[in-house]
Amino acid sequence: MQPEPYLTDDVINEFSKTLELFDLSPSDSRLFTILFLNHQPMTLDEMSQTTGKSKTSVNTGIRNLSDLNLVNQVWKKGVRKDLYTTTEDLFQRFMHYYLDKWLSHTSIQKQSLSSIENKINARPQGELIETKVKQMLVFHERLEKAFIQLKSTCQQINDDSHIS
Amino acid sequence: MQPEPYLTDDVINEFSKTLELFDLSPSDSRLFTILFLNHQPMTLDEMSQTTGKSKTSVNTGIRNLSDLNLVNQVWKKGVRKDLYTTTEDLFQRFMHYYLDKWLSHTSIQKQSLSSIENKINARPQGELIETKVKQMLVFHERLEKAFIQLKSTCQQINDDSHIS
DNA sequence: GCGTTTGTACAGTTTAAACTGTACGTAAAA
DNA sequence: TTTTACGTACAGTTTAAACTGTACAAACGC
Repeated sequence: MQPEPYLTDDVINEFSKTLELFDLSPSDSRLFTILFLNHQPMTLDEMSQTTGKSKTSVNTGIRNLSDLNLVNQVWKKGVRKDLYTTTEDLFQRFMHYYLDKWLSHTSIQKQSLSSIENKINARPQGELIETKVKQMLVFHERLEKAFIQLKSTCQQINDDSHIS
Repeated sequence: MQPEPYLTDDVINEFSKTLELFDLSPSDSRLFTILFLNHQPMTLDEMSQTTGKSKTSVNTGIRNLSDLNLVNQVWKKGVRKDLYTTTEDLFQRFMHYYLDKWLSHTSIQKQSLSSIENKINARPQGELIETKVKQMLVFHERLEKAFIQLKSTCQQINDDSHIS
C-alpha cells in the first residue's frame, strides 16, 4: 500500500513524460520513475508488483535501462534477490546518453555523406543530386556545432552544481 | 527510373536515419527525404510510386509532415493534382520544432511539479517523496537552462549562415 | 550431495501501429 | 450539365512491438 497513491501516481506520470522525450519507451520510463521514487533498491518481484507487469517484462525493462547506464545493480548482505537502483546524477546521465547518441550519429553521417559526395564527384558529369547532398552535409555540420555547444553548456551546468 | 538508384538509395537511407532522431517515424522520414531530394514538387501519385506505398499512406504521411511545418503545398498553373515540397531552412525548422517541444514540455513539467510540491507541503508532516520531487524539479530546471542556451546557439548559427 | 529459489530464454498471445483498397464527396474539364 | 479525376474517410488487413506464462539453468541454503 503506497501513501497517497493518487499523488504519487501524478508524479510518476508527469516525470515519465519527460523521460519519454529521451526516447525511452513509456513502460521503461514508468519503470525508471518508480525505481527512482523508491527510497530503497528494489527487487524484480517488487517492481513487478508495483508496475503491474509480469516479472519477465520488468526484467527486460531493467535490462534496457541498464544498457543505458540508468540503473545499477546493488548487493545487500543477506538478500538473495537481485537489487536495482537508479544511478545518481540524473541530468548528467540523461544528457550524456543523449548527446553521445547525437554526436556519434552526426559524425557518422557526415563521413557517410562526404563519401557519397566523393563518389558523385568522381563521375564525368556533375549530377543534380550533388546540390542536395551538399545541403545535407551543411545540415549535419550545423547539428554537430549545436550539440558540441550544448555539451559544454551541460558540463558547465554540472560543474556549477558541484561547487555549491 | 531514377539515375543511379543504388547511390540515391544510400543517401535516402542515411538522411532518414538523422530525421528519425527528431522523432519522425521511419516512413515519414523516408517520405520527407525523397521529397527533399526531388528537384520539383511532387504529387501524391509520384510519391506513392517512389516510396512504394499506397496513396492513402502517402497522404497521411504528408499530413503528418505538414502538421510539423516540414512540407508545403504549392500551386502550379495547369496542374490539377496537389503538389508538395519540403520547406526551406532545414536546420532552422527541425531545431525549432524540437526546441519548442522541449521547452514547452519542461515549462509545463516545472509548473506541474511545483504544484505537486505545494500539495505535499500543505500536509501536516513532511513526506519522504518530497526530496524526490525536489530532485525532479532541479532536473527540469537544468534541462530548461540547457535548452534555452541551445536555442540561442541555434539562432546564432542561423544568423551566421545568412550573413555570408 | 539435494532441494529450493531466482533470473531469464523462449513460444505464444495480446495490443497497437502502419498500411491497403474501396468508396464517396468535391472540384475541375468537357 | 455531365463526366472525369483527384483527395481523403473508413473498414479491414497486415505487421511489428509489448507482454505473459511456462520451463529450465544457475546460484544459494541446507
